[in-house]
Parts: sequence; structure tokens; C-alpha cells
Amino acid sequence: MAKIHEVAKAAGVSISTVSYALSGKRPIAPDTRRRIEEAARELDYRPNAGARMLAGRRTQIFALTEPFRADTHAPAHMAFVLATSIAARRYEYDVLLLTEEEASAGMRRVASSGLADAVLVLDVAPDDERVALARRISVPTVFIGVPDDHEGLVCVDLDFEAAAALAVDGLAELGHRSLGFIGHPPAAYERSNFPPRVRRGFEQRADSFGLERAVVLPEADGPRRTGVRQAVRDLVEGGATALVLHCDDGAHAVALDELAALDRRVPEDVSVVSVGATFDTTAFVPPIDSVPLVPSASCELAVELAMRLVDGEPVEAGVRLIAPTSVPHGSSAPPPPAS
Amino acid sequence: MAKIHEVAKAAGVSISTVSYALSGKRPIAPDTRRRIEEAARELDYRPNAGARMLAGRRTQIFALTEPFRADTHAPAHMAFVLATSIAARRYEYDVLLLTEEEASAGMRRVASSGLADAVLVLDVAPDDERVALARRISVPTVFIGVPDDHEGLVCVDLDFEAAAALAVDGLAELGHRSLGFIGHPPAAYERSNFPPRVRRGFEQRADSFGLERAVVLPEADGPRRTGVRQAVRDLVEGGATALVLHCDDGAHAVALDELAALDRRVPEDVSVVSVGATFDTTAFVPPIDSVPLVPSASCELAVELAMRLVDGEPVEAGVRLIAPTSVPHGSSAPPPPAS
DNA sequence: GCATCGAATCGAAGCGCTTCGACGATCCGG
DNA sequence: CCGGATCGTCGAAGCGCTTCGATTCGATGC
Repeated sequence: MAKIHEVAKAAGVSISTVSYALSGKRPIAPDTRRRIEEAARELDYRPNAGARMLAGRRTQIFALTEPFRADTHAPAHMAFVLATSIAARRYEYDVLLLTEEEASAGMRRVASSGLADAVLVLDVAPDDERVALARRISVPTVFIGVPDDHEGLVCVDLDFEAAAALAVDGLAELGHRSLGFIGHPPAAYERSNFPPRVRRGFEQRADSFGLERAVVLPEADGPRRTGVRQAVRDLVEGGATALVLHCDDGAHAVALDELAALDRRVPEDVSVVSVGATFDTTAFVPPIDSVPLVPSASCELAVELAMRLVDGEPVEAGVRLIAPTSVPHGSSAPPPPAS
Repeated sequence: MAKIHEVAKAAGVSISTVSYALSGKRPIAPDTRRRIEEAARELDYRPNAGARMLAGRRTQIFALTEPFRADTHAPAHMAFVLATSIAARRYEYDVLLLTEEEASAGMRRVASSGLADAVLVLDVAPDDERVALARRISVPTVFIGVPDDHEGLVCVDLDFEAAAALAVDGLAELGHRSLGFIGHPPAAYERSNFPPRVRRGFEQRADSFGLERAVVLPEADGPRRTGVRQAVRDLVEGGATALVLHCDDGAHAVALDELAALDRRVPEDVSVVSVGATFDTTAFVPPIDSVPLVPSASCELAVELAMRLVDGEPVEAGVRLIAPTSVPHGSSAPPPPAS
């Protein structure tokens, strides 16, 4: 743990010159800068974090609040945490993780102790308590997800409605007239902000095309997933020629398994499209068309906005919706000729 | 963001008195302390993190390095991160998350900038590069997991060998003479430190009882998990009357499904015991006996050791293995009478 | 040849806290 | 009733850095 003073001595300059050389905030003669950089490298010098925070009024830390509730879908959440942390590092920021009840209490604590320059909010609930908190604290806050009441907040998210609509578009274009939708368990529609948006997007776009549509939200009924199997059967037997899936990877696998059990080929007999998946839909048999939820897209934008706020640049409050893209893998085709 | 100076003025004392009253490091008259606490509460005062770090030589931060590799089993890793963060909060510590390549680079960075008081290492590989790093940096480091070369390191982990042995004990006592073992995919035995330990524990204990045993490490072959199904069939048809499972929850579910498909009842025809599971084995049908891996146990011990190191108390280097416990749920029984 | 200017560097003042040593007041024993 | 503990409180010295204003020096213009 070398100190700036030692670097200064080694390079034969004053400590302020070292500081300016390393931060680049004032011009330094090329030769001097070289000597300083070399000394710093040799001593493995890094500015002391505490001193830097105190003097520089920057902590270089983002607080990431992510409740990690017991029933959360771990892989997706992990993907967001990872994506945020990678995006933050691009700006030389570290990520402080606030989980569970600390997601709120920690947010307050971190804000009033000045431990973080900004707060990023993940796993947003429709009536999230962190919304009120965000309005109260003086630390810039960015939501990755859209709470019901988002007045005055900065929010970033995939345009889930458009994503579902995009899936419907593709199927309608292929000639499908009757679509089935398999969603998350009903509880997810209370707890999370996005499942209702996907459902709405599906329903509204299907309606606008005058398509028949049916929505099933199977319960999470243990590892056998009988709910999902039943849903597939009901939808297919009800005449759906295409399924739109917005559920976890296990449910995807089970749905495909059930289609196979029913002797329906994908895509010849039934088309399948996944919406809002964070996992790899090419790992299924067959690979599934996807309108994915890309964590890095949301997180990078969120981090960029957070940086702008930290830098005091003007950032308009409001919801930034990221346009979805469709990634085909051959799991949709025209419907079979009516039997 | 009130400052200590404002609290002092509000309470009519000097700032050092405020500091001592709030930290409890010197006796303060009860009445004075009350006034100070009240003022602090009213102003929502929290010591500035940077100033505290600088003056107090404590950052109140643990760095948690967790690579989060793409192929890691998200739920288990999330459970460890969560457990660590909860354990840390008990000591008023926050957790800084270092993922991916930052797991190593960040460890170095954090150590030399004094951003964290200690480093906790998760998802330990047998030949983990963080081992060398840990020896080089001056920040106390605790491993949750046991790398091959752990000379001089402080490591904490479940005693996986004993866990597998415990499962074998139970089955042997019930009279089973032939055991099957379903493990993780072969790659996991290179990448992670604990699968080989479970396997070894199983084999050695089975051998010491003179039991027949067979080990299968099914490939992760996509959502259909045909490898696991095949493994179950092979083992059962090979005469195993009990299965020891050390694999992810999906494989558990598939294994049970396959047993049902084979018309083998659990536990009447085949006993099933899970080893090292972080998930809830009572969610299966039927609920499965478990010798679980309890993240909070490892993480709490790790955090306690880290605290001792931070406090300069003597901590002996070495591996601390946590004794396993068996949690029966009715999925094992005596083997069926020989047919 | 002298005032002027810009570039490069330096010194010193904090940032907000913890902690050390000191000090006044109160208490006790003798 | 005085000397010495003891208790509670205070002032001031840092912690290691950033940043502001000042200074130095060679180059430039007139």
C-alpha cells in the first residue's frame, strides 16, 4: 500500500503533480508524467480509497439493491447483477451489493453515509418500497425495471410490451390465427413489474390482428410441472397453432417435452416463440425463436444514466424503454393446413 | 448528509464527544449520550464513509470475489452471496462484489487501494488463481471452498467427504448392499473443488462397508437430461437399491421422474438420498432425505474468521471443515426383499 | 530589453472523521 | 482540608488524497 508521497519522492516531484499526472486533470510535461507513471507502477501505487472519497467527493462505488427474495429466479437475477457490475467497471466503478431487507435499509444507509455515488435498483416490484426511498435520498437513483408509480424517476427496461407484440407480429405474418400464451405463475404478476407488460403486449397485439388467443399462467407446482404440461395440452387442443412462452427455462423444456409427447412437431405442427428470456434458447431441442431480454442492454444504459447523474449532467426523468429484437432459430413456420 | 459538526452543535458538545458517544469507545455521561443520540437521529446523521475509512483505518467493507462464470449453477451461488452478505451485516460490514475477471484483478485493486478490510473468496476452483493472489496481498483473505494447494490459507467448507459418508452410513444401516451415485457432469470435477470430495467420500465409505457401488457422472445434455435418465436406469437395473444424488435440482427431478417411469417407488423399491444440495429437497415428490450444503453455515464462519483477522486476533491458517448433518424426509427405507 | 503570457509545477488548505493526550471537575481517603 | 484518582469532555493532530491559487521559468511581442 504505497502512498502518493512515496511516488512523489521516487519521481522527484510534489504530491500534487503526482495527483494531476495520474488523474490527467492538468497538463503535465510528457517526461515528468512518464517518470511518475513508472514510479507508480513500480510501487504498485493505488490511491487510498478512503482518502480519495473524502478529498475527491467521489466514491467510485455504485450501490446495487437487489432483494434476492427466496422465490426469485436466480439465473436471471444473477445475469443482471453480473451485467451491471461489468458495465460499472467500464467507468471504473465498483458495485456494493445490498440484498434482502438491506435493499431498502441499506439504500438509506448508503445514501446518508455517502458510501455510493449512485444507486441502481434491480428486481423492481410494481409497488416497490424503494420508489419512495429514491425520492427521499439525495443520491442519484436509476431503476432497472418500471414500478407502477414512476413519476419523477429514471427507469430503464426492455420494452416488454413491444417484445410480446414483436413475437405476435412474426406469427401473424406466417399466417397463424390462433395463439396460445404460457406465462409465469400468477404470483409473479403481483410481485414483478414486467410479466403483466408482456401479457398485455401479447393480448393487445393479437387483438389488433383479430387473432384468437388464450393465456395460461400455470402454477409453479413442483418439479413435475404438471401445470405447464396441462397448459400445453389445453392450448394445443384448443386449436392454437403457435405458442408464445414467457416463463422460466424449466417451463420451456417441459413445454417442448409435452409437445413431443403429444406428437406435435416444432415448427411443422406448432410454432414456438420465447419472449423475455435471459437464458439461451438455442440449448433446447429444437432451438427456439426468441425475443430476448438482454441484461447487458438494460444495465449498460442504466449505468450510463447513473454516470451522467453523478457528473451533474442533465438527465430527464422518465422511462427509457429498450426496443426488442427478434432472434429467429427456426422454431416458427406457417401453421399446418387446417385439418 | 449531516456532518458530525452539526450533531455536536445540536447536542452542545464537541465533535470528539459525539464520536465517542456514537462509537462507545469512551465512557460518556448518560445524559450527554442521550442528547447526542437524539440529535444524531433527528439529523439522520451517519458518519461519512470516506472520512471514516481514512481516519479509522477501517472500511467496513468486505470484498467478495465470485467469478460468476457462465456455466455456474446460479441458485447455489446466489445463495452463497446472499448468505455472506447477511453474515457481514451482523458485523456492520457491507459487501463489494467482484465478478468475472474482476474476481482476480479486482482483488488486487481492492487490496492495494485499501477499499476492503478483508476478501472472501467464493466458487473456488481446484487450481484457483486467487490462491497465489491471496498470498501476495496484505489484506486478510478467507476461502469458502478448498483449493488443491491451500498451504497457509484460511479455508472454510462443508466436510463434503463426511457428508457423502453420512449418506452411505444411513443406507448401509438400513441394509442396502448396493449403492448407485449420480454426480455432476464430468467437467464439474475439474472446475470445482468439491465434487471430487463427495465422490471420494461415497466411494471410500461404501468400500469400508464392503458395499457394491457404481458411480455415474451424466453429461449436462440439454433440457431433456437423457444422461440422467439413462444413469438411473443403468444403476437400478444394475441392482442398486439406493441412489445417492449429488447433482443440481433439475437432475434430482428428472431422476425421480425416471424412477416413477420405471415403476419404482421411493422408498419402498429404491431409497434416494441427496448430498450437498443447497435447494429444498422437500419440494420433490416424494420429499428427499438430504445431507445438505448450508450456505449460511460456511459463510457465517468465514465472516467470523475474517473479522478476527481484521481485528488482528490470531487465526490459525488451515482448513475448517463443517460437520454435515442428515435431514431425513422419508425417502430411505430398508431395501426390498431380494427378488 | 522589458512587460506579458502560458505551461508546468508546487504549497497549502481542506475533505469529515477518529483518537491521543490533556484538562477541569468531582470524589475519596487520610 | 488537601493530594491524588477517576470521570467526562475537549482541542488538535493527523488519516492520504484532491484541488485551488500562486509561483517559476522560458518564450513571445513590441
